[in-house]
Amino acid sequence: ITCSFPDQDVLGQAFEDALEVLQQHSDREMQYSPGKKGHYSISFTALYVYKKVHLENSAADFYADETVYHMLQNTPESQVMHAAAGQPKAGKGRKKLRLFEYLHESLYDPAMANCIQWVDKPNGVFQFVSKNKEKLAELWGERKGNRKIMTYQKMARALRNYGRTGEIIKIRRKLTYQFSAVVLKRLAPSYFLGKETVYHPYIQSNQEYQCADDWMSYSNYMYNNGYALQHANS
DNA sequence: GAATTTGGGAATTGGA
DNA sequence: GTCCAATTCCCAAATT
Repeated sequence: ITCSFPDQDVLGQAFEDALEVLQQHSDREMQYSPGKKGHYSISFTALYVYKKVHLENSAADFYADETVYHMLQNTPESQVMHAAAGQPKAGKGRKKLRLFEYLHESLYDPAMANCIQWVDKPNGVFQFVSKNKEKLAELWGERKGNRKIMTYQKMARALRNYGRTGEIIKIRRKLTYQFSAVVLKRLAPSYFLGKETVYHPYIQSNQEYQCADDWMSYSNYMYNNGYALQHANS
């Protein structure tokens, strides 16, 4: 399974780093082959594992293309495990996984669809499933290796902290949140490639709107609700 | 009216 | 030792 990258700028530094590692490993799972000028074809499994295990980024950019996701599903687990072996699981060179990265990753994982779902994907609006939100929290806690069991209550507390930095804000709808435009573009740059999408924030970051009266917030809310409903099935 | 959801203060933890 | 990003605990208020 290979994929080529005519435009390396899409992956930026991640691609450069991956190439460097791939050049040092020439086993079956880690091959890359220079093609036409500016084109590379590399083992998809290798890059996936590299990003997931080594760079600690989400695989969302790849999952964003559902075809690629299904290809990955058909990759033997042993192959992935073998490629993953030898990569650092912790310590130097491994960034700590952030909660918003985990959530974003889960949103692209069909196995998590019963726990968390997109409400308005282009705008990064998502919602937890009431019945299974505790399961997602539990898995998050396990992933982090917490001492105690993670609960939705505690996870939501961390989510509220994102409100101050603006990485994720709460939408006035049950169990619904929204990624910031910056976070969204950072986590799934390929999703926006060649798309003329306009991000619709729930709360305007503009100073002018921060002093807005309640009616303004309300109309903003109604607008976003309408937009979300319109695009819920797209 | 009970259960669920939202919200935030404050202390603590663990990695970088 | 300091900083960051949670984690943990707790309680109150709002919403379903």
